[in-house]
Amino acid sequence: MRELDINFPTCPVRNILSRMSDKWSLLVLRALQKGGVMRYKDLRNAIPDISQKMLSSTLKRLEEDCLINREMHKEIPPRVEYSLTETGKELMPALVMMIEWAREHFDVITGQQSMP
Amino acid sequence: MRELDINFPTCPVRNILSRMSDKWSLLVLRALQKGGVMRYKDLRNAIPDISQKMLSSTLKRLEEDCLINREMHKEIPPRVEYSLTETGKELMPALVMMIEWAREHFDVITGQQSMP
DNA sequence: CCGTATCCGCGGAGATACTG
DNA sequence: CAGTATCTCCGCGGATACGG
Repeated sequence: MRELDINFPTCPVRNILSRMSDKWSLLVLRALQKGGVMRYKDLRNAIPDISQKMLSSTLKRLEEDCLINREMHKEIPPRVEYSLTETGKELMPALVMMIEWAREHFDVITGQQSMP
Repeated sequence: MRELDINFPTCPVRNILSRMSDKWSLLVLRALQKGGVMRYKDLRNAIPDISQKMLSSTLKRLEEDCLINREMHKEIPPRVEYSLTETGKELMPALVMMIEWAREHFDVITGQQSMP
């Protein structure tokens, strides 16, 4: 099927991959996998160098893409909890594989980088 | 080990992942997996909407990161052949898993997108 | 506590032209 | 054939301040 050829610009699979290719999505997903149900503040603590803006926009995007759940508790003070959806959980094995691969090979890759 | 915690900015694993997170790297790697040894022109044909500039810079980056081999034949006209390194090949199972995941779930994700 | 709003700089990325 | 060089645009992402 032509539309599912990943090398074509209109391919939905490719569009999804490009959506994961931002700076923070994978880190947020990984944090939620490790932490289970997490509040906004928990995520900020888990990823020390993410800004409020980028955390907000990343969460919003992931929610739109059905990768995470957002549950708003109307309390004072407000409490908002995030967690992986089933679709999100199903992505994790692939993500974990990539992390494992990076863990095994970073010495080769970064070693080459330090050469002039 | 603190330095290998993916949530810390200095984590080499994280740095590597961020390097894969550009627009074209994964597509080039996938093309090379399917095509084996490929010339520059082959890659342009395989990925119709990549520009010369981005193909060049992506190939250069991937070579620096030891993910692909570049073999230059000094002929007239010149012939340059690209292929995956062992490190690159070892990444492919994870990448293929992500593609399969996207193929299974794109209907859910993009379906949600079209809602107002 | 959980976010928006606004401003702004930098580099990713395209278009086009040129070279060994 | 296999690339550089140059110019330009655009939006990601950071910093900061403010709102429910």
